[in-house]
Parts: sequence; C-alpha cells; structure tokens
Amino acid sequence: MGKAYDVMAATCPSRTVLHRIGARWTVFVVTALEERPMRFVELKTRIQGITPKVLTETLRALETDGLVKRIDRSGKLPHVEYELTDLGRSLGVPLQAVREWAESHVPEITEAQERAARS
Amino acid sequence: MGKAYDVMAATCPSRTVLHRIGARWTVFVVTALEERPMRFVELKTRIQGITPKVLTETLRALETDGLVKRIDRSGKLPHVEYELTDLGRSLGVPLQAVREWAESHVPEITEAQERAARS
DNA sequence: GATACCGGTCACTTCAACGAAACTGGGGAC
DNA sequence: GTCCCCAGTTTCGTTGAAGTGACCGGTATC
Repeated sequence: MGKAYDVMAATCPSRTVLHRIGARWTVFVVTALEERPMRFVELKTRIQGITPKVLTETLRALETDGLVKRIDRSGKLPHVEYELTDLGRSLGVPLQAVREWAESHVPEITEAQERAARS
Repeated sequence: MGKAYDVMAATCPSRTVLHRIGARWTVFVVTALEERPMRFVELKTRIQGITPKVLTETLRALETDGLVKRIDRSGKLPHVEYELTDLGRSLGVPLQAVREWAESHVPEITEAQERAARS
C-alpha cells in the first residue's frame, strides 16, 4: 500500500534522475537546448569549457534516457542536430525550480560556507 | 545587465546546489529530516544501506552549506540531533518537484533505456 | 597541396565519491 | 568485569566521472 515508490529504497527511481541532473554538464546542455535545437559545435562553443569528449558522453546519456534526440541530417557534409524530446522539455520545469531556488539562496549558502570555513 | 547569474558560466551557483543534491545520499537525509529531527543512529537505521562514514560526510557537507543543523545535547551520554534549517526545509520544495517529475516519468525513462540497450 | 571545419574517437591521467571493515572512548546495564 | 550503546574515526580499496591532448575521415575552400 501507500506510495508506488519507496523514497528510502536504494532502488528509488528518483535516484537515477537526481544523479543525472547532478552530473556536471547535464544542466548546461538541457538549458541550451531549451532555447532551440543545436548542432554539436554550437553546443560546444555555447557551453563554455566543455570538451568534445564530455559533451558526447553527456549527450549520449541524455539520449539513452530519452531526454534528447539526435538527428543526423548529414548529406555530403556532416550535420547533426540535437533537440529536446517532450520528456526532456518537461524536465525543464522542475529543473528551473531548482535553479531558481539555488539563485535565490546563493547568499545564504555562501555565507554558511564561509562561516564554516572560518571556524 | 540581464540576469544576476549567468547560467552558462562555469561558476554558476546552481552548479553547487545541483551537485549537492545529485550526491548519492543527500536526498535521503533531507527527506528523513523533513519528517522530524533525528539522531545519528536513527538516521543510520532509517536510511537503509548507508555506512556511518558516508552519513557523517553527507551531514557535514549539508552542515557547511547551512542546510542542516547539528545539535549536541550530550550530557554524560552522547546525544546528537540533526535537524533541517529553514534553508534546508525550503529546499524540500523544489526537491519534491524533481521527485514527482521522476516518479511520474519513470516508465518513459526506463522504456527509453531499454530501447537504447536493445539497439 | 595546405588548411580548416564538422563530429566526433582514443588512450591516458586525475580526482572525488563511495564502500567495507575495523576500531575508539566514554559512559551504563547486568 | 564484561558486555553493549552512541557517535563517530581510520584505513584501505574500488569505482566512475571528468579532464588532457592527440588524432580521425570526409569535405570544402583557398
């Protein structure tokens, strides 16, 4: 009875999701793609500091989770586009909630960290 | 001009937050403490599978971020309580949004993962 | 022919997180 | 005096994510 998923179970599915969005670059990629679909090089230049290897890995991970779709439009020239799926776009909503929480509580957090560092 | 924080900047503060909540055990600890303040051993038995070392680390991290308060009520016997700060309690809100998103989209994600595994 | 662009891959290293197991010290209970 | 409880600490090992830098084939442009 009760809930469909046990929050305290190690197998809780929210774990997977949280781990994915906690990954270093996921948020950047999703945020960039929220704006519009982009090509590999576009993402690479837009997301400052990301290496092609890590970008590939992140995109592949998001792809296997069904959050991003990879569209190969290559003719004679390579041309690959990445876009959010409906699922990916829907993730944007709670993600923004977290982002907003983070932004609005930055002062408190950094203050707490400094207080902890001093003591 | 524009936003106070640049989402694409590597120094974006939301990164810290996302990384923290992406950590393996943070959600469990916060969720448990949302219920009520708890002692070390209570948390350890409640959060199935966590080792004392990792629990300590997680609690210390949450403490330095100002999300959890450690209260030492030791008299002759050791007695330590952990409780959420106001900040920690406010994090519960966006956290629940993510958890709800995760739970309601689990079928789609696992299906996507299986589809990816088969191909 | 030389150079540059696109969309990556490969080999290697570094680092933090996580985990297992044992141990500690100061009580208290029997 | 022997055991257990609380709140951890210590040591060691494993894992996985991330970073570095070089390289790739095909095309196009000069």
